[in-house]
Amino acid sequence: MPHCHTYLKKLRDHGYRITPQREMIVHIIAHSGRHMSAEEVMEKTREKTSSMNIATVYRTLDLLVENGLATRIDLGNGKTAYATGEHGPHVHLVCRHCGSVTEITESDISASLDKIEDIYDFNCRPYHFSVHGLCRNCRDTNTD
Amino acid sequence: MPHCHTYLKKLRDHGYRITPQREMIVHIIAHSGRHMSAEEVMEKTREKTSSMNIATVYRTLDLLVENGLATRIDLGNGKTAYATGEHGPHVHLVCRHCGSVTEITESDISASLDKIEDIYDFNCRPYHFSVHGLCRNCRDTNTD
DNA sequence: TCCTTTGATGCGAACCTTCGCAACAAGCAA
DNA sequence: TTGCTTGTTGCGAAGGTTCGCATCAAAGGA
Repeated sequence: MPHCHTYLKKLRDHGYRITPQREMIVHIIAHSGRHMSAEEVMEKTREKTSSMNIATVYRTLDLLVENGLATRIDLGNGKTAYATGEHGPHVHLVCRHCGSVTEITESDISASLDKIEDIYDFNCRPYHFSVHGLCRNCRDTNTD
Repeated sequence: MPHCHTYLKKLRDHGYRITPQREMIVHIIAHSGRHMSAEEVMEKTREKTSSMNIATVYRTLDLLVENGLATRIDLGNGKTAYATGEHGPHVHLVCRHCGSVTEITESDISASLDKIEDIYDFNCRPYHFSVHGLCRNCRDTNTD
């Protein structure tokens, strides 16, 4: 359930300016209900305006990530995807064969990261990283 | 303790050809005892020969990774580093402030990934991924 | 409302990595 | 040792992302 207004208000509360570009990008990704690449967001904006630059898309998406309003997902092969709505810690399971993304918030992972913090004194919260592997479908259909 | 010969033999056993370029790259990264970027490896080869191309460096490093002889580490900011000698599953703790890399092989993480495989039917072994956060030093010296 | 400040944008360049393809050469067999 | 097969290399181009900088405009104050 997207709340563009809420996202924008949070940005404003953090002292950032609300520009037409930011409004549009937040609207697009919040309503998509899925992971989008910067290029996909860019294409969506082209349907409405020519006043948008790919660098602005990247900067805005990064801004959302840094403020906890979105997450950045490393899809491998140098590709990156973004999605809103993730506030808690989470892990993305990225299939290296078909590229599918599964999001998990297992507390089991949380327990492991607790240990990382305890043992290595490394602060990784809120954590968000990708684990690359093979999803069930791809494991069944090939022996890569 | 680097064993270039062993690495090269494994490649040959896998059916890959041993070229001067591959020998040089394996020698450099195996003796470095640290994580190196492709560009760093490239610079090292320039000290000895001009017969090396950055694409070859990337391809060779990727080959080592795919054969379990080296690991690829996502340093964030689109940078990647490589290191030899990692055969078992492992996790890299990458400080998003100073870029330091700590390697862990905690069995605690392993237990968590067991659960991922059980619950989500997602095969992520041998696992190797990066967790970005703040190391102790950087946490102490700034409030980023 | 108008002005000022300073953060945001657009643009082009640069950076890191991957890819396609023709030329080259490692490894094997004769 | 010679020749053949085919994996590898070098090169240039392209893809995805970041960066620097001049210009623009959001937000707040007068």
